[in-house]
Parts: sequence; C-alpha cells; structure tokens
Amino acid sequence: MSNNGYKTKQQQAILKFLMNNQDSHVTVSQISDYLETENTHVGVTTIYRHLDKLLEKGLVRKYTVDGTTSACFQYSNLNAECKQHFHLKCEKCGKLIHLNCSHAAEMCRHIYDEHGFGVDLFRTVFYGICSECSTKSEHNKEMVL
Amino acid sequence: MSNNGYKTKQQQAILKFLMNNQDSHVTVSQISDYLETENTHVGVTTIYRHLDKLLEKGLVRKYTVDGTTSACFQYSNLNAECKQHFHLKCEKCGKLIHLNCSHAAEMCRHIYDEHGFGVDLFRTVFYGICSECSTKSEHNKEMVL
DNA sequence: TTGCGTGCAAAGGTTTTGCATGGCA
DNA sequence: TGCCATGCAAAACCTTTGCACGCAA
Repeated sequence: MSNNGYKTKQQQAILKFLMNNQDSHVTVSQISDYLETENTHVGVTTIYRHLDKLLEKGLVRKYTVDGTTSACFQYSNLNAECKQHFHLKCEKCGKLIHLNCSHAAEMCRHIYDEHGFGVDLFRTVFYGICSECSTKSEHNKEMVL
Repeated sequence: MSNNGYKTKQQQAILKFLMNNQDSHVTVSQISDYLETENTHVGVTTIYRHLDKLLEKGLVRKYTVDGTTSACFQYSNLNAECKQHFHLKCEKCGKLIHLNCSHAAEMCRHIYDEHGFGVDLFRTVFYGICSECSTKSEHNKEMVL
C-alpha cells in the first residue's frame, strides 16, 4: 500500500521549504530555484510528483492566481476542522487565514437551507485584503470595496 | 484610444457563443471547435486576444477548474451590482449564480468589521453543488458536506 | 535485494509573440 | 488610406510520461 513511501532527501527538502513558507504560495519553479540556491538540486519532475502526493494527502492547497499561468501551492494541513471553517486569502501578501467564525458557518447553512446550494468549504476561498495589508497601503487603496 | 476597436465577424462570433453559453464555462478549444462546426473558422490566437479584452472589460470571468489544465471562460456581465453580491459556482454543471442575499452581505461586513479582512466580491467565488445537481445525484452523493 | 524514488529527455498541451496579410472605418 | 484585426508559424511555458539508474529499507 505504500502508506508513506521512502523518506528521501528531496522529499524532506521540499516539505521543509513548504512548511517554512506557510504564509505564502509558491510555484514549482520557485521551489526549484530556492533549492538550487541551497545547493540541493531537485528535478522539477520530482517536485511535481511530491506536490501531487501532498495534494492527495490534503497537506497542500493548489491555487491559480489572477494573471499567472503556473499553479501555486501552499502548505496547509487540511484536517477535519477545515471542513468547518472558511479560508481567507490575501491578494496582496498571499497569507492564508483559517477563519473560525459562527457568522460564516451560519451563512453557509442559510445558503444551503434557503438557496439549496451546498458550499464546498474545502474548495472555496475568500479573496481580499487582510488587515495588515490594508493598513499598510492606506495611500493607494486599490480594491478594498 | 480605441475604446472598442473595430467590429469584426470573428469578434461577433466569439461573443455570441459566449452569450449563448452563459450557464457554463468554456475553454478556448471548445470555442474554436464550435465555431469550426459553424463553418466560421477563427484562429485560437484571435480567441485568446478577444478573451483578454473581454476580461479587462469585465464581461467574462476566468476560471481554473479542478483537474483541468486549460483555463475556462464564462460570460458574466460584471456590473456595479456584482460588487455587492456573491457568486456561487456549481462544480458539477458549471452554472454561475448571482446571489443577492442579505445574510451574505451582512457576513461580509462582519468579516471586515471584526476580522479586518476586506472581501473582494468581484474575485471571490463560492464553489459547491447547486440544488438541481444535488437532487439529480442523490445516489452518489459526493462532497456536499 | 527489492522496489520505490529520481532525473533527464522528450512528449503533450496551452498560451504568447512576430510578422505579413486582411479588412473595417 | 490608415490602422487595427487576423492567422499562421514558431516560440515560450508548464506539466506529464518513459525509462534507466539511484537509493532507502
């Protein structure tokens, strides 16, 4: 069944990098480039394969960001709790926030009860600007509606 | 300033197809294939260029769906109202629902007031299963939590 | 030793770019 | 006529696959 497979240097390096960057999303080439600077060459093929495994395990999330063409990945230990709260993602700094909020949960129930739509909390992400970024850029307010 | 550019056959054909399929998202190759069956050949380059323009104008939305590799586009006249309501997208049939719901608006305000996060309603999409699809597939219920 | 993990090269796709030609206004 | 629009080919990317070799257990 190969529950976890072998423990290899490459696997550890990738996972370590992802965990050190939980606050932001990274692309495959960013992972590759970074590891290169650490004198730890890992082929992109290997990176893709590990990300696939991590996705299956629910340890990373995969995003497609606005104008970019390549996929972004972000470490996020998706456990049972993540089915019950929302995810907010800052469009500025990329931070992922796990929001435990009864208001949100209630609204979800409302949408299901009244509008018949079953929201997939695993998949749904709220995009916007986090509090830090919005105070940081008071001068050039962009899209904070 | 080329506010709208020229009106061409290709442009009209693409827009017409998108408007006739507002309920679902389509890929560039689907657009191309369809136009081919209509004996209206339009190069993919042209399709990409028009979609870019339509995106800028806010007349279409761009998605990346689950396991697929190519981008999906969907006609959706984003007007001022769309800044004030939520968008629900069915993962099964692709339908896009504009949800005017005071509960949702209230929750948004709550998230901003209490959690300091300014939700970007233009960008945010709720993924899930719509009422029709959920009743349709009662037997193999998948991810309606 | 066994079999998964790795990395290279190549393939497969999607999207973009350059450039000559076509067509709207 | 003046420009933008178009389409082909090629380039540029991103991602996946095949296969031989490496390495953990």
